[in-house]
Amino acid sequence: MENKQHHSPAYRALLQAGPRLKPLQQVHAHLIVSGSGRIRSLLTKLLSLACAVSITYTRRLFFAIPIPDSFLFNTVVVKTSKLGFSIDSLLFYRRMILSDIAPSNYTLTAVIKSCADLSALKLGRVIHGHVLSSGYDLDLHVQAALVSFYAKAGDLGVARKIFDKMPERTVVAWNSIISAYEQNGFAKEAIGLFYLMRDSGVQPDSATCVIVLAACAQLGDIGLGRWVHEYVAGQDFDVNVVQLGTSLINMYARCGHVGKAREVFDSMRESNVVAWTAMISGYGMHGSGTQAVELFYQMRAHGLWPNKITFVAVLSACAHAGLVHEGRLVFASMKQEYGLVPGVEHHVCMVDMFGRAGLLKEAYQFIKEVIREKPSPAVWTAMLGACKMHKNFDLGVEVAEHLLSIEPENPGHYVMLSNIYALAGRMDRVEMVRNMMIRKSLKKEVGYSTVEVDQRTYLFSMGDKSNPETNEIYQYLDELMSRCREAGYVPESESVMHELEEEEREHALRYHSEKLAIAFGLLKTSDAVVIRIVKNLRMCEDCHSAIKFISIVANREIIVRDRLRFHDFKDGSCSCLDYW
DNA sequence: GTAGGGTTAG
Repeated sequence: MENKQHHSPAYRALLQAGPRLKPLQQVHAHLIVSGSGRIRSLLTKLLSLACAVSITYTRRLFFAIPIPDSFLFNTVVVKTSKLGFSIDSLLFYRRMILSDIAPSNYTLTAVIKSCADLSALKLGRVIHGHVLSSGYDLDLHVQAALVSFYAKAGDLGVARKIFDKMPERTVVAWNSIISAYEQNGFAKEAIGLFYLMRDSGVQPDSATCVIVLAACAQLGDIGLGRWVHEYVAGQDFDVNVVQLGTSLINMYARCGHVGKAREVFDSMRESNVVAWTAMISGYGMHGSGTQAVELFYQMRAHGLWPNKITFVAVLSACAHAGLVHEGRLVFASMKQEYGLVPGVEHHVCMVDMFGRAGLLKEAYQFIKEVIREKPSPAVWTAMLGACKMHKNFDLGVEVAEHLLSIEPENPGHYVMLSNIYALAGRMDRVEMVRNMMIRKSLKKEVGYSTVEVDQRTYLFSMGDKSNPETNEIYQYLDELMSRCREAGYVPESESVMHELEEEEREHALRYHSEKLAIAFGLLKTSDAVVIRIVKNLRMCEDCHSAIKFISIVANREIIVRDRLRFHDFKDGSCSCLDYW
């Protein structure tokens, strides 16, 4: 309040206009008429407000200024970067350099962020050069920006090196490096760094909580997730409560506790599309399509407008629950009622939905008729999944071969094609595909599973022997599997399950990470405890079938989250009804 | 007259 009184009338007029085009233009006109159109402080404020309104107006305004000074350049670079106009911010930066104006630490942090948003590794490295030559490499803001830039552009190693050299580690510095690991799929390492941060006496802030909750969600670490929830409740994070709430919803849903996620959702005093989408997607993952659709329709009554991601969440929920009719209606409403143009991701959902429901013709028709432009590989991949699920070998082989011709470097397609050949009994072809993969030296992602025992999360990977009780676990697993065989379990043939590496083949089937995690969970918990597993990849046919039998012989409920959804195994059957 | 880290899908 007291500051505002020192401002000139013209400045106050700008503040009053705020980030709105018409009022801003009026004030601008007035500035010119009254002769104060060249006062730098007014121009700067005008420019910073304009950035939030229209990038075209910003450009016009900026280029009308005869000789922009360093501060004006800073403002326009910083603001455009912050608002997500990354390319514009880089263009302004280039103009700044060409005008022989030295970038400041403010400019540099902004352009580094723009490069991060664009994942522009090469350009970012050039800017890093500017940082070094200008001496701003000692600036904390610049360093933190560089850490997250390298993480997002795909060079986690350099990100870590910069972090390690930081003389002072603020919360933001820690948040940058923790998020770097989380975003690159190293949730375990992210959590390890979080503990280091606390040991070094730095208090987590609300951003830390959001990042750590994402890591918990990735790993299924409900123990730490609950701890963060309690921590958040005890703090006074009054800003960004929606974002924190959304992170909690996501964490609980991905850790298998949809009910708890819903509790958080219902308790939120304010919410937005993102929070609703997170809840809808949580239902979808659990196969609760009806609740997902219901929530989607309720959004309107709350004055919220679904976005493209919301539609992906609803449609994929319909696909996983077999709600074909509802899915069709939702898809139609996307264009008609919400004016959104369906993208590849929505087409994938639709093909997936028809395919899972066994409507292969509809799926194929959808690709041919509804998708106008050339169907993307992702759409064909969904079609291929449907062919495999419903054992349509002829169409499956055709689709797989087409996919290989357009995406010859994607190992997933080879695995799928070879599995289809195997199901069709064409072993000669299986071998051929396998050899093609070896020739191209394509590798699959390494799989891992986690299991929670006594509030602690344990991680297993295929053939893993790092656990101190490895021998007991393997022995117990062998015992378990022989009891399953007595109960009627037949292992899938090795060729169906073929793995890429010889080393992996040795352990194939028998020691997939989810089986190890389940064996450990059964050994370590008492009879009534539900076993909860989180796997980073999709489950294979053999494990799916084996776990059904394990749920009988061990008389236990086992819940597995794979890359796509939850499987609730009870008394020999699974909640996904064998479609996943 | 201006900064760095953070939410929803596949």
